[in-house]
Amino acid sequence: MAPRPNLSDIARALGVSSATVSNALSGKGRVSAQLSRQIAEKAKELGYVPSLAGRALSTGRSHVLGLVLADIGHPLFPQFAQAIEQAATRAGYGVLIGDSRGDVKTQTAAIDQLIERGADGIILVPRHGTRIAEINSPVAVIDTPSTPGNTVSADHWQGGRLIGAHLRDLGHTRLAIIGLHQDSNVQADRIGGIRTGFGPEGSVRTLWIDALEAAAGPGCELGLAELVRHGYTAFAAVSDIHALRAVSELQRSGLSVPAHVTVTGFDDLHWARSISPALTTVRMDMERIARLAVADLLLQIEPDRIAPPVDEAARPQAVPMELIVRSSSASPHGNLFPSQDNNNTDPDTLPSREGTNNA
Amino acid sequence: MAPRPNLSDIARALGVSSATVSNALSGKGRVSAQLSRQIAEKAKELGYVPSLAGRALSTGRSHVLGLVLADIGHPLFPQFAQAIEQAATRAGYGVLIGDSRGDVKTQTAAIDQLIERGADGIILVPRHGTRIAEINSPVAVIDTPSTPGNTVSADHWQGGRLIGAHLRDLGHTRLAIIGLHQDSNVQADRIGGIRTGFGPEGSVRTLWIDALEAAAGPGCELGLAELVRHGYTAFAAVSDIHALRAVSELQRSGLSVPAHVTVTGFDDLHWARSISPALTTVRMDMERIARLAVADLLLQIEPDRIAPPVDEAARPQAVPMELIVRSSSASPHGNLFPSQDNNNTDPDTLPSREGTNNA
DNA sequence: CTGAAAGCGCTTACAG
DNA sequence: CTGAAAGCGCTTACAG
Repeated sequence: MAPRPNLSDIARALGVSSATVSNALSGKGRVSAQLSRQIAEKAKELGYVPSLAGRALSTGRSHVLGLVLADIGHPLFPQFAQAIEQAATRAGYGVLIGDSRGDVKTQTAAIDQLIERGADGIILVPRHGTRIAEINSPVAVIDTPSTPGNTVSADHWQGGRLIGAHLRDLGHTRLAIIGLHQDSNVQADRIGGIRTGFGPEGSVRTLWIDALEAAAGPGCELGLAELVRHGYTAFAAVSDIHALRAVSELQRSGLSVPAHVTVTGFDDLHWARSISPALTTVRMDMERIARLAVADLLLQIEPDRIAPPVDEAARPQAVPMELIVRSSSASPHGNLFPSQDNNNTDPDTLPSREGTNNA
Repeated sequence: MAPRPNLSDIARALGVSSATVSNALSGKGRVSAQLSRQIAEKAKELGYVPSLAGRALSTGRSHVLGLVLADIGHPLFPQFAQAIEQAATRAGYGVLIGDSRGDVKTQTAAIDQLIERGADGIILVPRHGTRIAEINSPVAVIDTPSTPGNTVSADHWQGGRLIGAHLRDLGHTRLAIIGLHQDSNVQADRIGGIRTGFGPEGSVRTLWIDALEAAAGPGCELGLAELVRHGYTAFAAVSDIHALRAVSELQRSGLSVPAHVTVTGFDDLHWARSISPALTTVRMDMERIARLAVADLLLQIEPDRIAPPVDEAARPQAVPMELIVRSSSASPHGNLFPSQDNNNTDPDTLPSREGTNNA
């Protein structure tokens, strides 16, 4: 009785049946208020904590969700994990992590493994170019709205529009977009958005890092200075990572950001504000996406759940992104931000601050 | 029988008892070889996958480990999670993630929650300044060797020595160390190591980012250019993140890295090689650390485990770190790396390549 | 409102 | 080498 009290211990101590204890504790209202109170007190007194294994065995539900990040090396992984963990905890679920080790083929295996471990459902953040395999268990997919089967995600296209419009509004007319993989839906949407936002007036071209590296080796030059010579004054990267690389390469070429050339990123990674110039970028509402993904999963798992954790009305598939203007972007040939301001990270004090565009 | 076959289904199909099926499948050798084979075949034929819930209930063991990163925002989190997940999977365990939301106080709560969820043990990567609470369940702590209760970790002190010695060998005599928190054991060890490695000859001072930011606001200047004016030619940051910030600030001041001043980092974060100049840094063997932590936990959980996954002999508490020399470090007043080489990320072609120092 | 009973799927002494 | 039985801790119809 010392190690870990169970239902029977409570029942015995109170001279009632364990069925009654179970009913009282689960709050199904089949027990008199007074007895319920007594049972709750005794449970607390004994330090009762229900055995998930017992419950899982009898209900067939583990109350555990599996989180599969196909690309666990993704810099946003910590934020994903944190947001999902929080949303799941709030709903009374634990989070088991799976890893497909960057390999698209093992993604299904990773999912199966989590299911075998008893996960009630899977949250999947697929790798670029992955088709979502048929899985015969509840799944919520976080990818991009244009992906078939996507459950909820940031509106990457709209995020791209914000960037494109921002650059156009600053007065840039020649824009180079820096992407990594051609087969990433997320990147395709971001790039499509950027082009749309920039408008048909300007001239836009796209660089693919993996193609360049396949030819010239990892870490190779992207040839940005050459583009500047051809009149490109703005560089929009599909990730802060690549924006950082672009800034590095431009600075090494003796070009100044944003005095000579503007660079923008995507995702607002942790360090995006602490480099100089601080990166203009776009951010997703990870908490909201996580909550929606978990809510969707719960709806599949327990369709009769009483109070859905999230408003049905507010259940969009595409969560708007937010533009964050920092000092890496400015008008061409006219530096809006004297170098003194480079470390100013408070967006509200920046001249060209734009609000969130919930298009 | 269609949804998911269980032991009894196999037993029934073969006309044997489920006890025998269980014994055969668990390979305890109490069953004739022939019957065992039949059972294994039938199990495969039926697509049998054991119910973890049933097993957990009868054995009192969930075969799940809890991973608690006090600081889930830590840039190394993905690597930690991936390495631990892999090591655990290899040992037949799943990984449940916990989050103390950056708050030291809730760390114990996060651990308790994982225990309640049935985790057999906890892998804890504590936040700076955390005392490890008494937890009455198996725990493996990954912090730094000098922390009481540390189970296994990188040898941060020795990693620091590699950096310090590297800078001294390049000929630097005035070194500024850039730290974040004064109360981080990991940082204290790294800094102690750097000082030791640099030797008593040079002059060394330490900057604390949080102190500076407390005074001048987040993202404030660190005043590095001023230090350069006072003869400091080398800056050793305790993290690549801070090294990046230092490089940014120095470049903005018109100083060139490494022509005018040398900067080093710590941890070899993903992008450390793709910025320019590529960052000289130090890396831990995360896979090894994860394997050792899991092995230690398993030893606590199941002391009679037959084959320990890791050699007893090779069970150090402090796993050596490896120096990675890239182009951000060079001799003072003598640029070993013409700017053309800045993007050369193959360490073997760099003049001052040092091998791993397993001191 | 309360309780006796069966069962979730497995493992583990204990017999034979 | 094999099996009958009990039990892990819970939940869930079903009676009363």
